[in-house]
Amino acid sequence: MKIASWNVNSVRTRLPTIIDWLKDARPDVVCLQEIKCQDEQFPTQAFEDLGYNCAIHGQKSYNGVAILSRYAIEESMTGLPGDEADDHARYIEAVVSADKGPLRVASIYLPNGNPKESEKFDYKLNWMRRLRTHAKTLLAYEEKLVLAGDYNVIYRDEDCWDVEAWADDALYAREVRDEFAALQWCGLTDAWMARDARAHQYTFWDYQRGAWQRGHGIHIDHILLSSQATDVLQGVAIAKETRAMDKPSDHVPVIVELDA
DNA sequence: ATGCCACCTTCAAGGTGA
Repeated sequence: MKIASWNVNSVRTRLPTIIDWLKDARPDVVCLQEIKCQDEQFPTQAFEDLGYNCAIHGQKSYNGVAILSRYAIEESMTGLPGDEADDHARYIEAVVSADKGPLRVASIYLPNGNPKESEKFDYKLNWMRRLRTHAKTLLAYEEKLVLAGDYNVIYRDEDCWDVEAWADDALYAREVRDEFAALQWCGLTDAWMARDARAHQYTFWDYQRGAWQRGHGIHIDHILLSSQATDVLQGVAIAKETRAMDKPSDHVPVIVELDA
């Protein structure tokens, strides 16, 4: 089975592009980020017509995450525990009935955090700490667990085209990379690092400055797996070709294949 | 230091992202 993660930068604007890709790539589960709409505006019918069930955590104008699943969605929950005052729609989690048993999947849109000297940066770090706390809870279940999304973290120097261009950016900040490491040390494996690990394989290219044409990208979309999911990890891929489609998102899908 | 692009809201221009 294939699980994809894709920051689509507006699900309504991107719908024809998303549909084309789903028909071609046929992922079984899809974690979407930046749907940029409220639940009732989500194009549920279009995805159901392709055989997907939908779990949605939307918000007006900004953020918003969703999970599409060919399998039944047994349970789902929205929002990250730990701050009831946080009204950003950045986290949704579902348990799906995969062929070989239940699989827990989360779609994550981690805050950007720029500029670095601002409350937005503190919000990002706090959000990451809350994610880590929740991940520990989920890992204690000892299930197949997939935490997929736009982490807004450039983890390695070789995950961007020019590290000097990102030196003062919240995506590359020391504290942010340390926190991403700490998340993994809880017992999560980065699927890309486990199965490929090549440098300069990007998941985002800015619309501006001809970033795509110049190859100026960054690798910020990640899929983290519990040991039970890593045991059945077959492969990982980046659907780079979607960046050259009509009306592309600035992000491209990352896909893991699991024997699950 | 800012705009460069593309998205949002609700028709005009400012907020947001990475």
